[in-house]
Amino acid sequence: MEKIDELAECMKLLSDKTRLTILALLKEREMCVCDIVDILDTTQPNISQHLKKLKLGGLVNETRRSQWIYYSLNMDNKPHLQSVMKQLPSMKERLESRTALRCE
Amino acid sequence: MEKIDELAECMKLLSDKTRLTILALLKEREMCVCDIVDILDTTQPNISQHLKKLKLGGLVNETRRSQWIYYSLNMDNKPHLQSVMKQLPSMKERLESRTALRCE
DNA sequence: CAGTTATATAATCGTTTACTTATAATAATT
DNA sequence: AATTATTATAAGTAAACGATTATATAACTG
Repeated sequence: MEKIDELAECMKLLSDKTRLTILALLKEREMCVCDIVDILDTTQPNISQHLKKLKLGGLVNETRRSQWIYYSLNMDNKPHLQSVMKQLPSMKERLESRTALRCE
Repeated sequence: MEKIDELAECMKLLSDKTRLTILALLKEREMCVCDIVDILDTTQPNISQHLKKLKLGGLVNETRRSQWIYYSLNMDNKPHLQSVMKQLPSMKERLESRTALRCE
């Protein structure tokens, strides 16, 4: 039952609201940790720990660019997740509203 | 973020090995509780509780037929789960091996 | 009606999980 | 070199979860 164990592990990654929101955000564009913390209005360690799980599960990639570590979606080789990912709502409004606030 | 909450709930249902195995079994054919208990080699209350969650989540239907309560998959109106369901391994061998033992 | 079979519910226990607070590590800035 | 900004890790805590044991309910059987 290796296959089922793997699938359960993968589903577990997707069974948390915060992680799903992170994935929805990364669907719009890559982001650094502080971006996500800002938008989701939670603590930085909380987001860091969720990102670690997503990275271990192979769902995101990370790239350091000077001080910032950028995370991006990694959905290659995961066609069975695409229909779930499609269920994630757009985060455009939420991103725009944050930018708007910043500019004032 | 109602949508994301719902999705997280749904994924949580799929994030347990026992529940995934039950779903894989029901993909082959409908089954009563004692069938599943028999095959998965666990206790009856354990299976009953998992089935309850699956039923509350709308993933299975139940029908009483005299003493037995038969459970079956309910994947109508859940197209976004089909690709996950496809990932479930076939349970044919496991079903056959049990029948074989029974006949001896 | 008594006993048996099938299933559900309740109570309990140990583990896991998400989150917080505190601290460490790394890089940039002055 | 000291300070600030960004991220990671560690430790602690409360809540959620899966499994077990015990008990209740429902249907069939003799």
